[in-house]
Amino acid sequence: MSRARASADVFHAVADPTRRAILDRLRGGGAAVAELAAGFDMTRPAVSKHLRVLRDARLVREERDGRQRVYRLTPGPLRDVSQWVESYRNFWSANLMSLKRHLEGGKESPQ
Amino acid sequence: MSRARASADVFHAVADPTRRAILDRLRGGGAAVAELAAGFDMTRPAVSKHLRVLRDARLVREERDGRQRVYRLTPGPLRDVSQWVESYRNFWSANLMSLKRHLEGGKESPQ
DNA sequence: ATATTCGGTAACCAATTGGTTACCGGATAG
DNA sequence: CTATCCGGTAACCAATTGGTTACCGAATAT
Repeated sequence: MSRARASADVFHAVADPTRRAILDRLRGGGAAVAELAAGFDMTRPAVSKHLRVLRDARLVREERDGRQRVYRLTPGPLRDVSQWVESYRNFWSANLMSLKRHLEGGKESPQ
Repeated sequence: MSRARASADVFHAVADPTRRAILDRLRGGGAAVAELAAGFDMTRPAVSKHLRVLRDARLVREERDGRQRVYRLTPGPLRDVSQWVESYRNFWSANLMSLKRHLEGGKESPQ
């Protein structure tokens, strides 16, 4: 494996459902760690580790406020995911057209 | 962890750079396993396992042809990724506006 | 000054990942 | 029929993941 800082990879960061849930949660505004841990029924260190992965991927920013640390969404890097996935959009349509042809009696085998 | 068939999760399938490279390769048309293995300088079983993950996520379809097995792109499930990531698009713009305000002397801290 | 609270880090653990080599079955070629 | 080729599966391995409990420092509260 390459292992050249995989944790900084936004695709890797977003692959975990818990981390996606954290991001979704943060859309509603910043949150402290304990708050997140309570909401996801996980221990604080577990959340803390997920937050580190998200921070390494720059999907989240830490804001110190006294002894609290509020995490906020910084979704910029998701643009990379968007660009990659959108480059397949043509193929979706191609596939749909293929399906259409198929239903009309053609021979292309659709997905 | 949930572990309810994680390999069928398209986010998980797409998280690995090698698997993304395989998908990208398959945009140029179907390919046999040995061909892919050669292109990525990996052994055949390694590619075979990646292909299984991609097949479980329905991102790829296997087409038997004699003793060859040609793999073809079926990118439909990427729509799920697209939908999820696009639901953050507003936040990108919000972030850009925040940056604009900042450059104009405001106080919002941009990403 | 002391006790409490927030949250990161260390140490540990079981499960998963991503790769390897070895083997095996099915299809084609001789 | 036999040899060969394609490719999946099994067995194994080291590294990574995702969680835990234990501990620690910094900030607040009493």
